[in-house]
Amino acid sequence: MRFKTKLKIFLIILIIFMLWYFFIYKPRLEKQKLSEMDISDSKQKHILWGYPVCENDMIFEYEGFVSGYDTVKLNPLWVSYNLKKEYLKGQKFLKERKFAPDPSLDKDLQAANEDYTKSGYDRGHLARQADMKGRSKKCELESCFFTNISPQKQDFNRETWNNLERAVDDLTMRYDETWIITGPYFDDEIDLLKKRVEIPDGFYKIAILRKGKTFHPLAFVLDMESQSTDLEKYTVSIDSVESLTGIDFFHELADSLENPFESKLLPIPYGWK
DNA sequence: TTTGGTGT
Repeated sequence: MRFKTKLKIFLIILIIFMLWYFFIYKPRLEKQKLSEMDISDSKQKHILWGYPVCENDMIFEYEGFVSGYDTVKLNPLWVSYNLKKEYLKGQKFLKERKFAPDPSLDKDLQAANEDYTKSGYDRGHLARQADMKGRSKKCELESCFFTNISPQKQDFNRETWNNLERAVDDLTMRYDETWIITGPYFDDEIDLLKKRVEIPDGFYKIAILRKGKTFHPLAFVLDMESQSTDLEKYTVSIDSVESLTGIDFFHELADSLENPFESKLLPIPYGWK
């Protein structure tokens, strides 16, 4: 056989191999990997696949959620919690809402009711109070600590953000359980509430929906001026939340799983409404 | 329904 013929055969085999690898083997491998992601690796109650890796956060563990609080910005940088259907269907123990500082933290290092009064900004829950029901009175009370509160514009908190939170609750009712990480983001310009509490530019929310062994990640970024109720407009990849906030999420996932998981643009499950 | 506000 002539050299040229050998080369042709070799190239044909190579091309067939590459086609097989990229279009059959690799997609199948990735699909398998996603279905193999195991929550038993995550030992923490409120956190899936490792604590967020974040600068300047002081960690507070509560019955229903964990907060990474920034004692300079006087905002949580992230809060994380697990949400189950039975919590949402469960009983509410608290009739009134009472915002309060966390008694375990020095008052100078956290926001206070006076910072928000007549400021025009709502005391915005990050771990939703409605997500803390079905557990205990303590759980609901702790969600009103300022370690779980960020300034939110009224319209944003009560409409756009509320709409997203209700959507995540609705999705949770259709899955086995959900892990939620949510927090504010800030640009370089510092706006303060009563010269103390930094006003965020917007908020992110990551929700990992689990059904059986499969995980459906979702991520949203909404600036404080957002008014649309079309949530598709706010969907982003987890990577883009990381570059916006400087926080590394799910670092306990192996890189081979974390990279494809976090880089994808994440569509809302079909027929979610 | 839940998200909040102010004033007592």
